[in-house]
Amino acid sequence: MKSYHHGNLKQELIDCACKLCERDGYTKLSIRTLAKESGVSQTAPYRHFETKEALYASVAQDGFNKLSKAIHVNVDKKVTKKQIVDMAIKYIEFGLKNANTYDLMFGTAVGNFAEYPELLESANSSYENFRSSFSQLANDNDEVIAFKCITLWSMVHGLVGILRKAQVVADEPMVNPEAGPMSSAILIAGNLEDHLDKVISGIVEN
Amino acid sequence: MKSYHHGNLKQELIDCACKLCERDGYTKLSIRTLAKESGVSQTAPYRHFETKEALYASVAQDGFNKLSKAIHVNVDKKVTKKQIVDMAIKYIEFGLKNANTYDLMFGTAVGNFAEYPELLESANSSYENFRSSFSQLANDNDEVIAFKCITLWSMVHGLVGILRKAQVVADEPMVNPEAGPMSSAILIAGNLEDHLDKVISGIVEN
DNA sequence: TTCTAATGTAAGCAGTGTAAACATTAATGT
DNA sequence: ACATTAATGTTTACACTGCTTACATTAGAA
Repeated sequence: MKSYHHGNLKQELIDCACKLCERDGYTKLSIRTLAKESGVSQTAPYRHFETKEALYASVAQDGFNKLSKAIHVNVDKKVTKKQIVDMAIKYIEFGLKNANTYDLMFGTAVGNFAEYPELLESANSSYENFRSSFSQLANDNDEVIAFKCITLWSMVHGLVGILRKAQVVADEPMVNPEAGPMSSAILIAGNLEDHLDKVISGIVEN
Repeated sequence: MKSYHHGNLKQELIDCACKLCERDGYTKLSIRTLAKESGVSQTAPYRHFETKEALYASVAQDGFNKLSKAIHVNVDKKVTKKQIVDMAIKYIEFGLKNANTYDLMFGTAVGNFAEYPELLESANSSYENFRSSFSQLANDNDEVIAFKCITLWSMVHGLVGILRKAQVVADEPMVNPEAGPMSSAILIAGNLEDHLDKVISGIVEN
């Protein structure tokens, strides 16, 4: 019954790759199993992705699109500090709940975003979401906004990394007793919102 | 002339792996080439490392030891804010100059540090270096110290990630014109010290 | 309806991690 | 001093990987 041509292979490969990357980590992903999963020959994916990295790029792009949605907050007129805190929390939650995908997005799996214009565009857009919301918070000039924005962005990005090494579980923030190096992160995980509120206050009112 | 037993294989494998991981990224490292490089059969490394991950763990451990040295500052009596800024800069420089090793240390290549006690110890020690210096900066209780410390640690850790995506070149901070998403980072790269001074001031005096 | 480009398959290469069986030698106990 | 054992090396082999090349089918444009 199935025809020679699949019809929607590219998208199906991406969808499947996203699932598998998130479930097992992108290093475990193989093009061959991906092909098998889609009921197609092992070299068929190469008609849609020149290399494995190109496939990674598509998965990463999907990740940035999801991130954009995840951190989106509805704003009428002017954003509030609470909304920025919300954004930060949502960002961190995204990073923790989609740890493997987040790795793909910010790690070295895709060496140079510029080689994948669609990925670059999605990544740009995620950042722009963040920046433009932030820019409404105070009457600063562009340079100051950039400064504050990078400060916060680094902060949340860094927290994702640190909290993960502290073995925080995604669903209900909780720390492995054998967490080790970053065990002070426990103090934050419990009251992430308070923490962010303080930090963001510090950044904004400065 | 060479004897059947190598004599110092384990350390030589680690040293070689460190070099290759930093040069080409850990994903490019293969146990076989590593063995060849050391003039030994392709399965010999398995006498010293149960799996490839175990080898990664050793490289990561070495990375943490180097990080500890890199961020060390000589303190007599009480640390100054300038010294903390220095530490932060050195941390960031380490992350940028040893980007691939840094990846190995903070990425997912080694899933669970607890499985490699020596690695865990080294990682702990790096963090403790950071924390103990920081704790001398003000008369805060432990919780406040932990809060401030994690804030800064996340900050510099995040900056390493962000600055790399902004294509900053290690030697002389400079941004690729096609940097893309994080292009605001340009503003920081030029005057990283000023940036950190501001941020750290914000964290400390709060 | 014909031609071409897009999309699929089959076979195969070079390289990988790692397991199993065996070889050599250093260390140890008597 | 010598036999035994544990550590450390080699050989061979398996199942898997990314990717190339040559060929097959078919959808859509001329």
